Amino acid sequence: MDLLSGLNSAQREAVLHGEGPVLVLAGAGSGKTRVITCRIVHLVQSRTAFPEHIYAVTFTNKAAEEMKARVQSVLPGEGRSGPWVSTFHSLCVRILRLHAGLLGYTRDFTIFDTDDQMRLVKACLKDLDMPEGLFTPRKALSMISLAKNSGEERKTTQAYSGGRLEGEALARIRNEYERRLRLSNAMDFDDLLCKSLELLQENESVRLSYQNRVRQLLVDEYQDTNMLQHRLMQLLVGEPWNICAVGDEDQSIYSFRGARIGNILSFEKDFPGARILKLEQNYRSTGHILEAASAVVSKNLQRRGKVLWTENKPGELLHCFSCSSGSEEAQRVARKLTDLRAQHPRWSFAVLYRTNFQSRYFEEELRRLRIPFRLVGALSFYARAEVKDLLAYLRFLRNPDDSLALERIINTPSRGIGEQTIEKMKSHANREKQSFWLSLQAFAEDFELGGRTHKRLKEFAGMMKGLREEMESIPLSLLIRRVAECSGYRQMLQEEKTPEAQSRLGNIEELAAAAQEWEAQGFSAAEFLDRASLSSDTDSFDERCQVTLMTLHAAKGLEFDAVFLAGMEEGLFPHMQSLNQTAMEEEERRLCYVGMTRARKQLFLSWALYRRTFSSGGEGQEMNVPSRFLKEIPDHLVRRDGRPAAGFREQPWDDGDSASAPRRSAVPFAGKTYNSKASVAQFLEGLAEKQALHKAESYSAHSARDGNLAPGMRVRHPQFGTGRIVTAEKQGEDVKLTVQFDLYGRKKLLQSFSKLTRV
DNA sequence: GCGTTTTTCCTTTTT
DNA sequence: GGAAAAACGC
Repeated sequence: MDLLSGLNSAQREAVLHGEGPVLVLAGAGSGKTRVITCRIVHLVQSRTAFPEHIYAVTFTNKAAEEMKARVQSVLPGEGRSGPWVSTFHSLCVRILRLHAGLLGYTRDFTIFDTDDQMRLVKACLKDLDMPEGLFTPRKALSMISLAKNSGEERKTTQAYSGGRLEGEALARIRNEYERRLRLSNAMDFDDLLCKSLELLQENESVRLSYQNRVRQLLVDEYQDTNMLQHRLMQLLVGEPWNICAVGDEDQSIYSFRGARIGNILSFEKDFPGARILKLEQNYRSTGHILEAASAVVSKNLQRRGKVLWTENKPGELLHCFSCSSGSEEAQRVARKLTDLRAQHPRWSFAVLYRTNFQSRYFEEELRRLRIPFRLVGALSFYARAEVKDLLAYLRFLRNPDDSLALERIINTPSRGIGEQTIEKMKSHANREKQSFWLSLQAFAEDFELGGRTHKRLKEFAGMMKGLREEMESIPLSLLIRRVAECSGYRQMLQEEKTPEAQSRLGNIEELAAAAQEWEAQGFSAAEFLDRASLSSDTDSFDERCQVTLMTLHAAKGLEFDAVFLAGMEEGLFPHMQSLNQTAMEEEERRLCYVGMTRARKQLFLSWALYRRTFSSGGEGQEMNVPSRFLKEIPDHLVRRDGRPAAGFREQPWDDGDSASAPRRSAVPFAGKTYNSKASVAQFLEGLAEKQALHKAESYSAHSARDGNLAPGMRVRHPQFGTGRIVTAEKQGEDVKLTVQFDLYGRKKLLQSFSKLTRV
């Protein structure tokens, strides 16, 4: 059979495994996605199961999309009724929308994102008169989330380790939080799992109907499942437990989110009779890289233990270098990247780091050297303020009980309904135990408010009611445009004649266009909104860019020809917060293993003697110690060099007169003199940019009116630099341009707004 | 009620 | 150093 021909014997066994539970321990780069997709195809082709009885679950949208595409390419024509492939969360949403009534929600319930959760917790803390500083909203939220994700009941939240008082307080906060969620007809991310579980646990007929449908279940990245997901899988598949779990305990890096490595370590306990298979042949990395990564992770105790091997060549040695500072690290990495890019024009590269803030130097340096790069983790499309505002309007229209959405939009754009009025209505709603929208209507109808405010409330309520009537009969894309129009949002942005406002208008148009496209594919408006709520930055990962910057967490599941692991210092990686607990240290080590095994051909490790961090921002910065993980790599695998210039010390930020003495700490490096004061360079750059913007503005008036921009032309944009026009299509009176910028990637711009000039 | 200045946080990782 | 909240002044 063609399907099995390219597989090794372990992979083949996993694909062909018959009835009953199987756990596939798949080492990094051992072809696990291939196994899952092949197994799905095999189940269909061998008539073991009908396509509609096969369910595959992953963690990220991206992984789900990829798998869907792969399955569909082999099983064409299965289309809609084919195997169900999705993330845990979308599967839950699907189940919950169908049975919302059984749980006391309507099918239009809203999904609260992290932002909404934070605001809700803040409101709870405020109204509960919590003792000052007992819990920060952040802390409270993470405790609640952790409790929910480990399957604790509300009462037992008191068992919180921080002491009785805190435990009780936390239980109260959680109660209030849950009450308000329910009042808003809303669920947070954790609820999607909790409530699905509740539904299946307590409702036998629903459970049986799913167990009847889910005849074959495949779960990817099993090491990242938490208690709820684990139980959910048990309930969904039922006996005889036709579950195929694929994972790698050495890549479990999400325990902070409630993931339990135990789910994979004791799989046989929960799925008796489980067969355990190991995929130990690595197809990705060179021998040296694999040996180094294995050596590091072998220091962990919490593992089943695999021995990875490869037929690949040993390849080059790993390269470890030390730098004097974070900025020097970025310079050296960027320089190395330039060389490598020249040598291997088709390679892909990644710079990986522990925390997001480390990205800054790399961004600056790559931009300076004109190396195009992609930054994963930057503000995603759906996180932009204007997009969130518009989505809040839609959320509210769909679910009028969504008080947070209402609060967000009631005075956006500003329509003279101020804090005072909002507070009054909110406390009224609280008193009456009703939704914000109901009390707003009450106020708009017959309350003794000042005449002006009263009128504005009435106008607002009237507008929203009008839109609610309209929404039934028009497509979502049109509704988005209508909302932007009626709410005054478009007008607000149009009056603000800044480039940002124009790009915001563009984003709104893009949102409408996305909705249009989505509907054209036959999906419903509700599905579009769910997708928007469940989407994240890492999903939009773009393979076209040659260099990628991202955190180690974001890199899981990806691979690159050459990888730079930056910031290999004690306290940063492993992170300070994990230093006193072995379990956490082991997780950091796994993270290191994940990072190292992303590399196909070359691996670079770097660390900096001094680094500006928040905690050591003031005086008395201490010298960094190289990460313990570096020492765990056997000496014969690595070339170590690059002693930093002795005595050099990076200045902390806030030591006063930086502008007056900018050249004081210039250091010679690589034959050139660099100024360690990045801020000065930044200031000058900013100045230059502003001037350029000014200039561009003055002559863009002509170029735009000339209307002579066509695909293929080189153009310059005040913010995005130079690029080439890919497409130009008429859009009303305007022309919509797609431009591939050299440094910023592909952007869509309206000609009349974009200050483009020909080069 | 709105725009500006001042202060406060931040830096672990995210579906 | 920068973003976001809070405080302040009109």
